[in-house]
Amino acid sequence: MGSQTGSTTRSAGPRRRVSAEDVARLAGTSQSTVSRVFSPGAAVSPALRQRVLEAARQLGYRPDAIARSLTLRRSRIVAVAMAHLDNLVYPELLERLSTALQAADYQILLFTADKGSTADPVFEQVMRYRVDGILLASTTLSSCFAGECRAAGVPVVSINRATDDPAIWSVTGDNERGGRAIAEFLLAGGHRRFAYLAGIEDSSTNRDRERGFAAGLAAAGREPPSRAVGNYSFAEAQRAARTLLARPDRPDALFCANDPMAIACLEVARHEFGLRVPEELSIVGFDDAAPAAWPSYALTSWTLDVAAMAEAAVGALLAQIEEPGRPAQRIVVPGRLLVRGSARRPPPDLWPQDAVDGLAPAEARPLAPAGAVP
Amino acid sequence: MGSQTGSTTRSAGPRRRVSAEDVARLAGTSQSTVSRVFSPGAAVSPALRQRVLEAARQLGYRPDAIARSLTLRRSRIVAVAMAHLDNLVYPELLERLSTALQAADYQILLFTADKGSTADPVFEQVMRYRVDGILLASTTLSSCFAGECRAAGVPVVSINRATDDPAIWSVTGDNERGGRAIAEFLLAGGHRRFAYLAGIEDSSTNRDRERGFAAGLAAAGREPPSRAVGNYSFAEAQRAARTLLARPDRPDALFCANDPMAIACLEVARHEFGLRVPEELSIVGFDDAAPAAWPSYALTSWTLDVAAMAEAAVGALLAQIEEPGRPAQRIVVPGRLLVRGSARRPPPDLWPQDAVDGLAPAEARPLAPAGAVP
DNA sequence: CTGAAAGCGCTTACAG
DNA sequence: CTGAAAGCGCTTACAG
Repeated sequence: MGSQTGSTTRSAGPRRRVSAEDVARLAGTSQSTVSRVFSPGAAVSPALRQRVLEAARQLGYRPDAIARSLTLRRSRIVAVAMAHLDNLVYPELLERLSTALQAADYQILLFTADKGSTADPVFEQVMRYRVDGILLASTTLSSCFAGECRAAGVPVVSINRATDDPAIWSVTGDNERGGRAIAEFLLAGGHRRFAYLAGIEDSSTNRDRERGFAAGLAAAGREPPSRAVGNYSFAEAQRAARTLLARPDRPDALFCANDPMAIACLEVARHEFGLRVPEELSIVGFDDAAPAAWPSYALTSWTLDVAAMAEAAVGALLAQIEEPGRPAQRIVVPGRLLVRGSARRPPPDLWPQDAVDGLAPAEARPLAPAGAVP
Repeated sequence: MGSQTGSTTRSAGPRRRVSAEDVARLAGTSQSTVSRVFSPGAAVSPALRQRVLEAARQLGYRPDAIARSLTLRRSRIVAVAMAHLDNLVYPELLERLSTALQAADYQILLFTADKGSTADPVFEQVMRYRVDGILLASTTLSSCFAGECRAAGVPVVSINRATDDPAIWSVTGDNERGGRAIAEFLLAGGHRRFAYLAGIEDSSTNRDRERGFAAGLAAAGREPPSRAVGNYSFAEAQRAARTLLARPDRPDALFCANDPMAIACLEVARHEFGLRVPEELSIVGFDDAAPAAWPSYALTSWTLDVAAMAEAAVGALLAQIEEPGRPAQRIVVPGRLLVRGSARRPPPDLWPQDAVDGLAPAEARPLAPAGAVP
């Protein structure tokens, strides 16, 4: 019938897209030349290039990245797995990863994982898209899949969650040091009954933060802190706080493994137990997510340098893509204790400002006006 | 030399992936059969299927979705453009979109847009991936691109932002009705000096919320509210609040076009102006993002049913993909006023609970304990 | 049920 | 600089 339908095999399906072939026909040249016009380095005579560009414009031609991926065996797609989107630190991380990746001309294939669960189920699908690399943010990939990635030569970098696998790159904050600094800060503040509210137990962030905290207390000859588990969840932290604060030996210093949990505890302490923060209870968080700075909380928190982490992670991934087989690194991004009003501050002589990485006096913002932290 | 490198054209590049051809060879069958084994509906004899599956397992074969996309002219990829990730409503939306899309076996190609800016720059790249559809959340696509999408037959649905283009599907909350309900609520609460803090001026959310609010006031014979602009930004809202609250005729009722701005205003009112909320100033937000429920804010806010919106948007997109050319719809997801403690509550006789969609008495949570909202 | 083959839309070595 | 052609890894009509 019509020569238009020359394709023998195809019939239904979405309408034909305009291809390089179409452009070539209109410009009176070959498909190869059209391709060259759209390939950055290729040599095409100015006149021909002009004609091709014009034809492409007329037809609304856009090179097909899918076909390109197939030919080049490079998709310029990076998979990003992320959980905990309710903790503002992650949306911020996602935004920065996106910006950095877009700048390098990579696209993001996003998959979200549930909190505790592994990223495996969707991962299988994602791998089929032949992504050039994988960024795992606070999610675990079962070691089985991690092995497959390595076998398939797909670079992986884990963000904010170290894996057991020494072959996998990771970018994390300085969790242990942060935990220790918080212990020292609270110790210097004269607190006596310490408590720790844990995040997800088997996460490296939790493990390292707690280890640092316990080590800091131990170094001062204190007993390990009392302990509850909030699994990085606001609601669970609220429940845990009710238990912790109802104890006869109520803690006077509480370190929560992330900010949302710290805010949850602060709310419970203030509104359910009528405690004054920090006079009767000091609370310290971790990550310095946006709400930590809101005056009602004025949360003292260890900073996670999300911008630096995103940059490091994307850099590490691109490096691996360019140069496969590079030995894995564990990148630790420094942070510092950002002192606000939610924890009693030590007298200046007991707490040399420079004892904590980068804590310049100017950074220690003034307490919110009286009444802010009732 | 080696027959392994039989490819004439290709040489460098990433190592060869295992293909259906490889599996076929090992299983002693044809590539077509391997393909059939991995195509849901296809008929293959049990014995052969078994052999193929076994060979695939041995080789770690995974069908290549990129190649599949090229053949089928369907990528099973949906582009999601999103901005305002610092407003928790959006991460929540993203998570739900992701879940819904993953359930339908679609992947998300994410691109983030800056607040004010249009999504155009990255959009060009994204279109090259031949996405099956586009979900725009609170971002504008220049009408030029929108037209191109239509021409290219790519379904688009706009979430939380209506476009001028009547051919584009949209899913929004009931912004105008929400604004009006808030006016009526504040009126019934006996307030006299109304103010409105605007979001991004040219966004439909802002326009509709303000229109509803002004209409509600006008219906009661009141003057238009005083007004400032916060552009949906926390920091800008803080600045705007300082101006608004310093006016000699300080408002006693302030409606902010989203929750982050409402929280910013609440903080400024309380901590910088020493105002008691809601006794001296009532504040109402919009969207009911997670922090609105935190006791320190107890923000009265119009709910955005993010779950319903995500479901509707994905449903609308999939419907368009299945059946192109369906006439566009504008889907409006109902919300309701969630009354908490940040705004003075009207006496029961002036504020029939059912005047606002779905506001059941049980939903009106008690005020936080004394001291919560000092 | 099974296999050979065309075609999806590109890139790029090869030979002018 | 330019074009013809092979090949990337699939799906599926066609002919057994």
